[in-house]
Amino acid sequence: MPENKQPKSPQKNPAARTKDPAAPPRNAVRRKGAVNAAPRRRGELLAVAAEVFAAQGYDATTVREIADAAGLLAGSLYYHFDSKESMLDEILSTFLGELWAGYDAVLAAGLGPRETIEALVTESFREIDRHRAAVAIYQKESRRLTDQPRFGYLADSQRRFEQAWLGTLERGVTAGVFRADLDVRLTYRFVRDTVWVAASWYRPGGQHSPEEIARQYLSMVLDGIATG
Amino acid sequence: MPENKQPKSPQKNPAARTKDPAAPPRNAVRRKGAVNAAPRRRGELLAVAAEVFAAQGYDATTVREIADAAGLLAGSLYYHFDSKESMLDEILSTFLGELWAGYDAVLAAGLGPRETIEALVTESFREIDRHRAAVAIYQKESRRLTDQPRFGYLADSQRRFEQAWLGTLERGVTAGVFRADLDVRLTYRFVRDTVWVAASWYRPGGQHSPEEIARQYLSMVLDGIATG
Amino acid sequence: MPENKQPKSPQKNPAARTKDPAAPPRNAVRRKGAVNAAPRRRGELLAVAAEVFAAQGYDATTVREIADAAGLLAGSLYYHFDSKESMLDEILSTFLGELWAGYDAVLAAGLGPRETIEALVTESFREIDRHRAAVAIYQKESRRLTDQPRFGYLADSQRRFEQAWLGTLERGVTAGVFRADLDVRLTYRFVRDTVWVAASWYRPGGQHSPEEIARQYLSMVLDGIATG
Amino acid sequence: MPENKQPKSPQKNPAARTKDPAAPPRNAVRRKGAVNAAPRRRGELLAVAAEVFAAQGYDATTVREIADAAGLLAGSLYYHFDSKESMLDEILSTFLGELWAGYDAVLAAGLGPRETIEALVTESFREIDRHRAAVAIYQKESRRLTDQPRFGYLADSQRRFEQAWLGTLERGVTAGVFRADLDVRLTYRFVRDTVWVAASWYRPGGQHSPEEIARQYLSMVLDGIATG
DNA sequence: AATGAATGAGGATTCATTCAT
DNA sequence: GATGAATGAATCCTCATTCAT
Repeated sequence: MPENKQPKSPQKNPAARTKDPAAPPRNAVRRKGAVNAAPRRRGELLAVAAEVFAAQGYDATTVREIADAAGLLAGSLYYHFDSKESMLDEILSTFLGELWAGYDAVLAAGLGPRETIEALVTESFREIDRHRAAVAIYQKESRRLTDQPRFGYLADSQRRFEQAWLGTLERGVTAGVFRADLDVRLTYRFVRDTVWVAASWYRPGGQHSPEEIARQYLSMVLDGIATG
Repeated sequence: MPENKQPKSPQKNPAARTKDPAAPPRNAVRRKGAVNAAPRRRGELLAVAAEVFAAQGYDATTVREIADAAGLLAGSLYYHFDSKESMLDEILSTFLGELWAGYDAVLAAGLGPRETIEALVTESFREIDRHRAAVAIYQKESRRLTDQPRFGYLADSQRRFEQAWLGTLERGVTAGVFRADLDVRLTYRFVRDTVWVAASWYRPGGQHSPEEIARQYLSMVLDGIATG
Repeated sequence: MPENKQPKSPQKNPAARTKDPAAPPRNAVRRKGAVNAAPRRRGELLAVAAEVFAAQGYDATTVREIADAAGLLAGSLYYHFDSKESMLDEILSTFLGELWAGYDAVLAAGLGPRETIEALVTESFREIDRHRAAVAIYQKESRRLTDQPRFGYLADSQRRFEQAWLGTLERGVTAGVFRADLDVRLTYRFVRDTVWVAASWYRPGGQHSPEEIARQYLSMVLDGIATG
Repeated sequence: MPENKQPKSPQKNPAARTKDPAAPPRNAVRRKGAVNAAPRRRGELLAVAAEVFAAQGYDATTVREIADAAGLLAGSLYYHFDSKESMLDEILSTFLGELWAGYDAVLAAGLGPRETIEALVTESFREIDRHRAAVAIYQKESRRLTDQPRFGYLADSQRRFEQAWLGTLERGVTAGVFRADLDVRLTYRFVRDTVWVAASWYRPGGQHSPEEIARQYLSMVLDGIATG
């Protein structure tokens, strides 16, 4: 997942193209007002699909499994979506859209490096809480999808993500807030991964709230697990 | 990946059933003496298969892609292996076998909690260095495979893995070496994930040696990234 | 397309069953008074359908394409028609009905062989002018449809068509108006095809009127393209 | 179908790209030496497919019908061909390749206009004799395919075809061999269509040889069917 | 050891059709 | 008259697997 430093710009969000409420949906031509008329059903189906994709992996999931889980026939899904891939697309782009809304707010707040990291981590766990399935899918499928033109926004997002985190870490090192003896790039990777991998075991509504997890995680990453 | 505390036991290695040199290979019926005749080719093919599986995911990989990468026709692979699944099986069990050989040595050494963690992490990065593809596959496919009887050893391994890491962390807390205010289970998950996710970006022969990466990682996890 | 020699007979018109204004439409059960209520809309929709069928072929045309072209949704077509096939049926039978009305008039006029041929050709080009799409569809789909019971009238029509043309040619040979050294059957085929294939390139409202084309065509067929 | 006036040139034949024996077949990547190893089977299957396409139309033909007719399972066809469409492609391009070989020979012979027309017509009926199915398919599907990039060579071929025929007719008019009072373009269309539509009723091995049919046809077209 | 050809069980997708509103 | 949503059968195609050579 990417990051960005620059403040709000019109086309700032790589996924915005897709989630822009004003833009017509991908398959608007085929089913003109379908989305306007019943965005609800669409959303329900996407939630179901996301759950199944997250559990089994995109390729290992058959359209029929999604349909079964949603309570209709496989062919009926094609009334709502162009293809299995377009479901994946919409799941990911919707998630990234919301993620960047949150990130951009944090990055625009003008916080210090440590506070920025804390805010980003907290925001991340909140996103995991809201979009667990999408995050898990992102984790698993991202690498392979990045090459496909259709999913170009994944690469964009990754670039911005790196800018946001790496940049903040570097600022922190310069400011003497973070240790200078660590390889920043390596640190970035560790931090990034730890945050997002949580999606693979996190269960919303469980013992820990996202904020609680974020606090524990930050405590560990910032101060270490060793005593003294 | 699992853990274990108890020293070598007869059935210690969950993957032993598969890698035990004395046991006949799964597909002995079809390829009578094939394994004896050319274990080399077999290994080469498995390496190729692992690479492709890691790059594309098991389900998204076709037998023909493996064959293409290995320079023979799809059907010819079946002279060497029973099935696509048995290639996956052999890749994972071989990896786990070697992993546990290393882990068991560490766990049997009678080190203190902190030193044990350090040794486990270092050993882990060494495994990633040697079995990058297998580790990546394990990361991606593990969850789904665990349910299948054939891959029952994955669950076993996971159990032992948890015992090893969680137990060591708890021992450390008790001994006052690790902070008591952290949720041990959460800490375990963070540590576990970060280590293994590294397989997704690690490139053998790159800038950092496994030991170097382990050192940086341990420094971060043990002492935190913040100054003071 | 067929022909007939005999004058008006009760069941003369093969397509009459369908177009007979007194007979209830095929799908009377479903759309009780629909036909009475809005025969206009029905005709418009059929014209649209014919155009699309002609352009893409019956099988290659989806009901949705027709609906799109007509400005309503696919399902809505079923308020007007029983099925895609019944649209095809109605298009073809309507066309054949009108065609035979014209042909029968010519054949009943008691003209000489050459004049009969001239009149039939002219009438044919007039039909092409009025029913271009239907003729094109007939050309493309006729052969395959002939076998189906529902389209039995196509075979009837073909039979009568052959009688009309072949008979006239034979009368002409006997009368010394047409050359005796030509294979009449072969000639019939050539003449028949040339006339109707014109539907594939003819564009109503273009440079040539149907009568003009008929004249040119007759000049060529009767006198040849060579000089002297 | 097109024509050309210019003598043999390297890239003269629009379909050459496809039939060039030196060029690798479309799906060479997938099944390397398949074509070299067994061009026979491939040819047999194409012949079967052509027959079914001709009888039912491309769209109305299912892959299973072809397979049934060829005595194997539907999926097995995909060992030999990439897709149903690629079968169509190969059928048409092979046919056009041979057609143009014949036409080019005629056009390069330096005959007078009347003799050229005679030779072209005769050659055409020979092609119909040899490739009846392909010609029938060409007739039915050509128009719709022309738009697709993959079948761009159909448009090329049509252009050259028009050049050859129209040009020859015009030469004949100028030379006083053909009547000047006929619309050349209209004449071209009539002649073109009649020749090729013959494929829809012609049965190889029937009463008439291609040469016999050509003679009758030429006699009719050149001198007319009327006496005196 | 490897090939070429085939199998057969799915899998994604299309599409004519239905029907409650 | 028309819509939105769904059905279910069929279609093209993929792919792991088999096997004679």
